[in-house]
Amino acid sequence: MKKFLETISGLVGLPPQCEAELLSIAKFREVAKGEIILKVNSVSSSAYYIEQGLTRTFYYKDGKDVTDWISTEGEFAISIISFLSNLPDRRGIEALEAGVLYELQRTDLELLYHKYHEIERLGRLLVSQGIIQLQQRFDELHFSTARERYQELMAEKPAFIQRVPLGILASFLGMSQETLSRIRAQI
Amino acid sequence: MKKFLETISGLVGLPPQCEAELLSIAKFREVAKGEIILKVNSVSSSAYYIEQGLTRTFYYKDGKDVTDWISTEGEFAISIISFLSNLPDRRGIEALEAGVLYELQRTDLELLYHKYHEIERLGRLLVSQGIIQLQQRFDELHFSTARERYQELMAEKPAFIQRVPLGILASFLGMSQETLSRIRAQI
DNA sequence: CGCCGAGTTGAACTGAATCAAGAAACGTGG
DNA sequence: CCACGTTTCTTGATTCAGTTCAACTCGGCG
Repeated sequence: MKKFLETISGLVGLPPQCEAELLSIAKFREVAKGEIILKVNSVSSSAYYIEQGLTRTFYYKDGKDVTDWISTEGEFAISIISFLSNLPDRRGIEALEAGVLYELQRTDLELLYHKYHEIERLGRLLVSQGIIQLQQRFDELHFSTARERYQELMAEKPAFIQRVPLGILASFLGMSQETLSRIRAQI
Repeated sequence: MKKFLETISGLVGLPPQCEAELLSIAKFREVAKGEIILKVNSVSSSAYYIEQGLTRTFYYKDGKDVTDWISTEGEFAISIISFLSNLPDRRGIEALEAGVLYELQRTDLELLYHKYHEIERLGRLLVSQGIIQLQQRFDELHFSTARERYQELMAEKPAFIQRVPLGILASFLGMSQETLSRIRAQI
């Protein structure tokens, strides 16, 4: 729970009662390597804060497994569209490593949004942070070559290169596994 | 101001006093075709609601003009990263048609976020809506062919095809102008 | 009338995907 | 702790979608 508190208090200072209520809705959850945290094509009713571990958001496009996002300690694993719109989405979430999560259910969170202005603000700031990250990833994927994308990742998230299997990393970077293998060989 | 009110009240009901204050910070602004609303590489201190008209967010990548986003009536024109983080960004905003905007300054908005819980909620919901749209655009650009992307646009935003110059549309769709011209010829 | 920006068309080129085989690493049970 | 099968990664050959470069057409408009 340590990291979770740090992440929150980095964004907004919460009065003790309010913080306590927020913590009380965060459900501790341990996951095994390979465990499916959210099933593909379902409605996601929770966001998952990663205290320890590594997850990927993925879906199937024409039968092929596509990795959409990778999250690690201090970040959220979330199926954005489904969680925010309460509709099913093709994205699922899988644990790439054994780990520890805190699950925040949308319904619980929404009660707190209404009850506490500060939590509403926290929500706004978290989504704002999310949109900035997504915009940055969008920029990279859109207008860089395969090699540039890999080098960018090396600079920004070197841990991923060690911890994420090649095929998944390649899909996350928007290239085939073979291409990533060749790029890696040249560097 | 009609559309602006509709957009807001579609997301959250505001008490009269609160709504009045929000409207009071929205600055009316007319723009000419080709007018630069936000300069490239500057800090964006405002979001622009488009009451009437068409805008693009763009930047220069290796000397080439890249169109990042296109917004029209009922939507916001915004340099997301700069507006939310208060830092300079390469993105600028240009009016593609003469139009009418409402400018919302970050500083004004932040005062209202603090003063009214409802406006904080409105902010959260607007960013949530934005992140969903960005995620959807991301999906399309990432894992579809050039033709699929064009067809998707025809289905989602047919007006763009009429109103946006070919070169800008091509860049928005992540392809060269020549490719878009050829795709268009085949359909 | 002739220039200029916007769009089209053609031909050559290229980055990356796909298809196909192996090599290495991994873990599970004997 | 080794052997075997499975998954992960590498390497090579071929193909293809889309880019680039270049020339040409079309429709205003000063």
